[in-house]
Amino acid sequence: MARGVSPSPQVFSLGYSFFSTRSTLAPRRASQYEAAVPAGPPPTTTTSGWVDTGESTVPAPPAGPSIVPGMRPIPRATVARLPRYLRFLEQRKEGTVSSEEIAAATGVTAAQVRKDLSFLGSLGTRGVGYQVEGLRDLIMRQLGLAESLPVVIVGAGNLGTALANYRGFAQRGFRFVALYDVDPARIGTVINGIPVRHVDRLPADVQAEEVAIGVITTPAEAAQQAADLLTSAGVRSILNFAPVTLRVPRGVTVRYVDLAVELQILAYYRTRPG
Amino acid sequence: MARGVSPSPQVFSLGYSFFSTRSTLAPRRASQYEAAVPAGPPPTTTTSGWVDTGESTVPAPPAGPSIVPGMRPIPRATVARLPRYLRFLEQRKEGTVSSEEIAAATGVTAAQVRKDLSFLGSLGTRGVGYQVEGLRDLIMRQLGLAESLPVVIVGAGNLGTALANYRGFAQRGFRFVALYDVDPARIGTVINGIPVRHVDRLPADVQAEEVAIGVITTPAEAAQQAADLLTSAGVRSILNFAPVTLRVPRGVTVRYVDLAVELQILAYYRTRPG
DNA sequence: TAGATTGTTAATCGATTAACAATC
DNA sequence: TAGATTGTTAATCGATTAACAATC
Repeated sequence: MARGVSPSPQVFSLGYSFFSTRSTLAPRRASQYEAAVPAGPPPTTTTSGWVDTGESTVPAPPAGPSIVPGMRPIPRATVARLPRYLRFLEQRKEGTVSSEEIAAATGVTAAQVRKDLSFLGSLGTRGVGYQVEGLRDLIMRQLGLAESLPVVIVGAGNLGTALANYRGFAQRGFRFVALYDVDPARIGTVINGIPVRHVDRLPADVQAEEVAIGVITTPAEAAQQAADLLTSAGVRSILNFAPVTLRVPRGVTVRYVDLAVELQILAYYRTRPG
Repeated sequence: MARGVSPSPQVFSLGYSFFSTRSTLAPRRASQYEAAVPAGPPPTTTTSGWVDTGESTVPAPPAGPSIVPGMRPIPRATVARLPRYLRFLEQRKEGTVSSEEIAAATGVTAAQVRKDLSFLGSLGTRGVGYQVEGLRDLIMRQLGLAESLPVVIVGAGNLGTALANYRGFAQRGFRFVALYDVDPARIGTVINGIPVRHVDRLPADVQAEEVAIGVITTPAEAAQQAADLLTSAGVRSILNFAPVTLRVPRGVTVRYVDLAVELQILAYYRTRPG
């Protein structure tokens, strides 16, 4: 299944250069990106990690997916904790939990939990706690996980393969549509039921499957091209594992996971706990 | 090389139960962890992601490694950005950079960069900028990356293997000592020059190599055991990829990378950019 | 000197914490 | 009613931003 299409044998030199987003850095004295790069994708470079910035200031996206409207905005810090509450609630399956329990299980304070949940409109009962199922469903809806979201992975190397093999994504709201690569040896193979295809096929697949999120697991040199490919195909959310900062159009959200960065942060606290 | 030692064929039932840190959650109405779990590793559960908490409030660690003493404390948010500045500086290799350039390349504001760097004691020259090499060395020293830090990986599955194969860790300050597993089929193999050993060997290796950081890439069910094993062997910094919150003794720092959590956060911002 | 860019200050913003009234 | 636990408020803390004097 999914036999390769026009396997151009370059390392990762995609032909998608109608956006000539250079991965080189800003001209030396440009006081602002916006001024320096007039055409092409405005370089809304978003970041992640500690102080997130994991999103971009932007006009509303083309079509707002199935999300309860008219909600109070949820603080970024809260959004980042909701998935962890969700993870706990999915273990519990049913019954009632207190903020104290959720806190204990997720490593935050009970006050924090109550505060966070209050942004959802809150579903607790004083003296009793929160109903597990109701709360779980509410968080899932808030996160936009009502139905399974289609995800593509660009880069079918070690890491991409590891992700594709990871069980449990389905249960947590995601579905891998395909992996993409340029290596003819990889194209046409199937990993954990997920086809590996040539990157040329990505735009069509993204359209057809309405892919919401792209994961980049290419080598660093190819990551910007992968991002260009994804964004020009219409993907507005990117999880990037390559150790480079991406330039993406406004309205596209990028989160970064850089293993060496994580280790370096740990290295710092190794010497100064607290 | 590294032939397996007493390969007990259980899935991941390590014998390290002298800390009987249950991975089950806190007793229902314990108002504080500290009160609820009197003996064993006090469950300083630390978190990561957005609002980090990627460290623990704790008395000084046994022996402070080679770090410049008497420094002003660096804010958490700044610590999390320093590795990204470092990544950029390593590309540049030499010359001079302005805060504006660093900002452009890393996706933060120039004011932020200057503020962050001022915590290091600052090395800039007004009207000129920062000297690349000096700044890079300063950040590396601050992060405690003077010499290569030894790291172990617990769990030689897809993800552990992918990390072991990842080139570039050496250049960024780390050295993988070994991977550990309980699967006899894996033990004794070598991945990218790194031996896969039975977990029984971990404590001795940690002592011998003075391992600073442990990475957990086991299945969720085994992660708490892996953490217990690491902490009782003396490891005080853990990077956990398993989708569970770990209980660790005070003084141990844990950072979490949960792929589904990252995707879920992206799912939220997909609908509400900005 | 004129232009550039740092380092720092003060103002603002957002997140966390503690406390407690509301209420089951 | 008594005990438990939420939801919310107010106080505190920490991070970001903007502006600009210092100075190369």
